[in-house]
Amino acid sequence: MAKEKADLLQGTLDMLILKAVSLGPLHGYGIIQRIRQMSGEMLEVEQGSLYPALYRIEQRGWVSSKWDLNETGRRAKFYTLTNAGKSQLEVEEASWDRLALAIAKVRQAT
Amino acid sequence: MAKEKADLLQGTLDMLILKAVSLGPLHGYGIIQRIRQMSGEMLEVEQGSLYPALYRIEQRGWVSSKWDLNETGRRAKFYTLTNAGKSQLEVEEASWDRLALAIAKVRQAT
DNA sequence: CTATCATGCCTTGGCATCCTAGGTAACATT
DNA sequence: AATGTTACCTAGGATGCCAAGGCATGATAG
Repeated sequence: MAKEKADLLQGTLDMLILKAVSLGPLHGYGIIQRIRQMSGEMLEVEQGSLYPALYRIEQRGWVSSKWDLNETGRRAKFYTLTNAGKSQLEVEEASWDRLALAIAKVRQAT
Repeated sequence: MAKEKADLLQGTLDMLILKAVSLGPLHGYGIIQRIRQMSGEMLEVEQGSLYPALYRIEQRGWVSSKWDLNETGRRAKFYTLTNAGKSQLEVEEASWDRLALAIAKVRQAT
């Protein structure tokens, strides 16, 4: 199994969640799976990280939620990206780009 | 001046400090300047972040410190990267690379 | 000569965020 | 009948960053 333990940096989780939900409404458990799949199995979000983050993100109006049934007929809470959430995703992606660029510069420094 | 407020992500500061010190012994105030310069003025480390971080990093044996005089004859505490610190820098750079790659994959996902 | 700015050190307190470690429940599979 | 998977949630602790201060020295400006 040899799972690489890759703790997320604080601040990246929101972006990942918003990105996952931007591909279509999804429930919490599915978000974890989608992030794992999108990242090529590199990122493993813990439930204890996800659910508080979802609550926070919904409070901020970046997603809305609705109880519904999944394809197997089980109850699940589906999250949908709001317009504000879409904007926020862009903000966070831009912010990440800036940081990644800055770090890259530092890495090159001699 | 229009300084872009670019809060660091938690976890990146140690790497930046170790990298700055890897270019030669330096005192705290100088580390802030060197990081700013290396990053092309994009990263501004706060003193209230730096000094606790330096303390932490020294406790972990990644840098050693010595009071000395700078080129203008003023007392300053110079930090030097230890061998353990050099290893740690490599670890953190590798960790950053993995995360950056994973995030890039997520970004590409459709 | 005195006020202010830059250099240089530090601490306290708060806040945000993530993880560990649990708990609950329904359904599927063995 | 037991275990595993899906699915939700919470409490508590730890980490780590920042805001906002304080102190001291030396240089520069007025």
